[in-house]
Amino acid sequence: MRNNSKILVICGPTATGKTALAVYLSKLFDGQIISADSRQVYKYMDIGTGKEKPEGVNILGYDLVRPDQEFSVKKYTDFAYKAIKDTYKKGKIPILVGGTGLYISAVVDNLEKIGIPRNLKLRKELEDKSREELFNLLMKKSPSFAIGLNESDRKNPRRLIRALEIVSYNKVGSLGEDAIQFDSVLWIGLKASKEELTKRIEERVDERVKMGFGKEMEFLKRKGYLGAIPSKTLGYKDWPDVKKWKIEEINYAKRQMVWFKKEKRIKWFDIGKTGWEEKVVELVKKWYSTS
RNA sequence: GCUGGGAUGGCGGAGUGGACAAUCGCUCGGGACUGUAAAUCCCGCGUCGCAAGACUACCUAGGUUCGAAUCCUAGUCCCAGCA
Repeated sequence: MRNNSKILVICGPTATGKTALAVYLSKLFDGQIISADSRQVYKYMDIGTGKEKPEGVNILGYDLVRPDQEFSVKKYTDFAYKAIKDTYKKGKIPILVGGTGLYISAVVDNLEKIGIPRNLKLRKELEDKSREELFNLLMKKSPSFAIGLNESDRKNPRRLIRALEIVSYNKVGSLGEDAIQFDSVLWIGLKASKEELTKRIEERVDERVKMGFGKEMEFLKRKGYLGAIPSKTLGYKDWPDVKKWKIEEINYAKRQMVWFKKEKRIKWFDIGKTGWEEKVVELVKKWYSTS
């Protein structure tokens, strides 16, 4: 914990230019960019995850693990808190930029439940059970937890298993000593109209194909990484079906918006409107200069 | 031109006399989310209606039947094979 800790968050759906804005702001305000993207943490998945590496700008949060290694929100927060501390030491301001809402919330709001580790033995035991069985089991172990679940979670095996994992863990979750409670967080969200976003996503996918995404796939295949979890997601999953990739990417953007819409702290900027950049800078400047 | 196959919702594709507004998948719309989150999952999707429900649908036009997307006849279009 430290005093006067500030962090700037840049979030929003994919393909809205978050990184570009972050780069710009980092130069203006002496910031350190930290990626909050659940896929960019994987090595060798560069083109498909859209890792941008502008000259002279150091972005943290890329290439944290190999594609066949396990990753989690907790691992992310461990990394992020450390990176943020280093950033403060250098007198810089951290800029957390990305589209993975859960990662951002975990860091900013110190979500403690994610400190409860996974239990492989339990997961193994439960993996073949039906959603009904899982729910009944949870009902038996912790009725209050079970009743508290919404319709969607009650029918989601993965989340039910996690719920059982939480219930069977007899301690409180912890984020570790490095967790930081921030004094001031400025949330900036970039959004675009549906049409605009669709266009941008489609163009970007085409661009990635041109950049040699096929080669990246070949490399991952050769290395035996294609069977790993992260490769089972869009782009990597559907290749070479570019049409499907685009659709999936668009759907992903929609899901991201559902998540971010709930976050009332976000100051939104529509990138389709002229002059938004100036307004962002103005806002950041104001926030930056007040303590 | 002949022969065979087919025309069902935004798309693919079931159904082959009643229980069909039509399995299912995708798209599409909405939503959930606190250790896999670019993941996983939920709801909706003919029209009108908050709902109960009502109404119109399975290429077109007739017919058979108590009853047809399903059977028959004619037509239109598509596909495959042969010429």
